[in-house]
Amino acid sequence: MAGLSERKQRILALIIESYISTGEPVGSKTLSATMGNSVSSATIRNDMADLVELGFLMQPHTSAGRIPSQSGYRYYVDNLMAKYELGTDEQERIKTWLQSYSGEPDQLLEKAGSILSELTNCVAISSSPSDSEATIKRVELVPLSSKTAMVVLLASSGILKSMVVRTDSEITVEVAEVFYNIMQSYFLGNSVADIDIAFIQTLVASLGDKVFVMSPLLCGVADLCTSVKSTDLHFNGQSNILNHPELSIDAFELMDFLHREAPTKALLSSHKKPLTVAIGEENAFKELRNTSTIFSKYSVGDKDSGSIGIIGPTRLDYARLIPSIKYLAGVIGTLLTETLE
Amino acid sequence: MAGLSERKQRILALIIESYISTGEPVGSKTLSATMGNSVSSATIRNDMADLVELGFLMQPHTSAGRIPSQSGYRYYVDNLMAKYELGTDEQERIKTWLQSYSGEPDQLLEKAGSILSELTNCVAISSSPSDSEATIKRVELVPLSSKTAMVVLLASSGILKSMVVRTDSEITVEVAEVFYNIMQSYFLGNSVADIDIAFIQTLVASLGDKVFVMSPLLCGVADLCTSVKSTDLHFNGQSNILNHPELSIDAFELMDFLHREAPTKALLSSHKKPLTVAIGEENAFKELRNTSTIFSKYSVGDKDSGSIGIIGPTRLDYARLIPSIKYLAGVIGTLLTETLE
DNA sequence: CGTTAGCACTTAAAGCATCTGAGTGCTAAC
DNA sequence: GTTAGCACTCAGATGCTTTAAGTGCTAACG
Repeated sequence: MAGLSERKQRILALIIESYISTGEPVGSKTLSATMGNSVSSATIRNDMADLVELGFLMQPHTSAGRIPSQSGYRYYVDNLMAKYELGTDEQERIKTWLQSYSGEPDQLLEKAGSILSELTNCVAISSSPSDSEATIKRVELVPLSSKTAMVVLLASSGILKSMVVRTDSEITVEVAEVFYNIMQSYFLGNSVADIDIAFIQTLVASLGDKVFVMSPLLCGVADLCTSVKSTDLHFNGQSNILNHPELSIDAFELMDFLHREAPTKALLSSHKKPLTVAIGEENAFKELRNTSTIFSKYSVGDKDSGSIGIIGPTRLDYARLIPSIKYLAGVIGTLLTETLE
Repeated sequence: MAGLSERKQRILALIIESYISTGEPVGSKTLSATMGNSVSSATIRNDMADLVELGFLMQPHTSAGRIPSQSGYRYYVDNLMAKYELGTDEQERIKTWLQSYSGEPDQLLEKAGSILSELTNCVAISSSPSDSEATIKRVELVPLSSKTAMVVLLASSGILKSMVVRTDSEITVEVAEVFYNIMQSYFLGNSVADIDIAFIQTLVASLGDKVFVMSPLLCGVADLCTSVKSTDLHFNGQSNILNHPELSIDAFELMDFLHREAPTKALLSSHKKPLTVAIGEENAFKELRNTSTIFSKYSVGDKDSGSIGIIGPTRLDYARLIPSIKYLAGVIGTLLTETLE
């Protein structure tokens, strides 16, 4: 990998940085000038030709300058790019923006996403905290009317979910008692992953005439367990897709892809490293072949919990954005952890 | 308004319908053919010229056919368009799609919006039920841990909201008792509109040393009252903006407008009639001047509660879409009312 | 009188040739 | 290994012509 001479590295970095900021192909003459004419344009042309040979640069056509290829970006991100540190002022700005957060994780992510999309001019996507290994910490039944009640579930991961349940017969004090007993014996302390419809069905079978009241309630609890495992997505700045000519060519395809949600969820939960940068074809989904994605996990407590990041053109200011996203994910993790008593 | 001869009306209707389905300007010769050559193209040309004079038609340029103007569409919607009735099969399809709804209004609207956007190829927008005249029917405090609790508020309109509240000191049984007493005396039965921060502050002042525990709890209740009054928006099929050339020209502006939410909320709640069709410039917001909007209110119980509808190009199949949206809003209202015991 | 045929006129869009300029690759000299 | 010099390439801009769709107007028709 280190087969590149000092000068070629410098040339590659300068081309990428110039192209990132202007979007225009870079020619040998211009480049020679920005390097203070320390090397002639002819020399640079030779080096450029080699870099094309190596696959780091491309030319849109013979008489245009060079633009980075996807592996060019990759080499840049891995080897050349300055490891930028966020200025303390920018850190402060992000922190204070997020500080005003009320306790609802979704609200925090919505805000973080909106900051991120404005900061990056890209589509920001985040997934709400989820934890399939969570156990059931607490279940409450809040009667609302004679035949409706709210079921509240608190998971060990701090995730709280609730829903309204309707039953066909009255929810008496006795019913509530039976409900709490069932919770105590079969639910509390168990993993949310173990509670599914099959489990509920075997359970319900032994309830005799209470079946019709209890069944909806227990199904409700099962639904909540499912939703603790699953992640919700937040999108921000979708209109930014149209800001980037590279993306707006098949903007429809891309937006459609994002809104299908299932693959997007997979995208957010699939990446293994704390921070993943996927450039162009490196993305698992073919709809993203023209994009770069940067996603960072955030942790609640000491467990990875969700992700936040961006989808943008391959022409991204990686050096600036990667630290920003990393920092943002850190703040989110801290804030969510604080809430978890 | 009836100044149009039978034939001119027919010509106008045919031009509009042809343009709606093909998007191409309509010429006199083609039109004469579709009318079975019962009138010659020259005659149609004369009538067309009159219709341009009257402002119902436009020509993109001299040598092109005619396209409907905004007032042409308006005349069509008001006078010419066949009052289409939804086929029972389509009605059934919509109903069964929505039937599988669990009891959460947001989920229902999300589903309805996705149906609508697919049905219309437009952006579907809906607002969740809200009622600023609602009164507080019930408030519950669900302790979660020593210092956190969930506050649940049920409004007379059937809207249920909840949130998690953190306090600095322990939420004891005694605290809960005080809380319920305060609810009983100052909150239950009152209008959600009356509960605001100022009210909470005067109330809190008289609480002595309980201030620090109660204040967050009461503020939570006030927040919930606010959220009962306010509406949430649901968007579906946003990528459809890019399906319509007329819209995609300033797609960015439009998407940006929609995501600003405040004006969009105003749009959804401002229309007075049960079903409103606004064509082009008829829209209150300048960002919508190139669009047509069709929105229908739905009622929960016997009160108008929220709206659902679409934003699309002015070239919309009004005859088909208006009944669909009307029907969909009806089903939503019915389903939501059923849930309200 | 309304309707129709005929024809000259208009115009956007497509096709085509030309020109321009940025940038290259190669060769030969340093 | 580096550089100057120069012929070459090609996208994009410019301007011209052609094409085809559709019009408006006039004069004739029933």
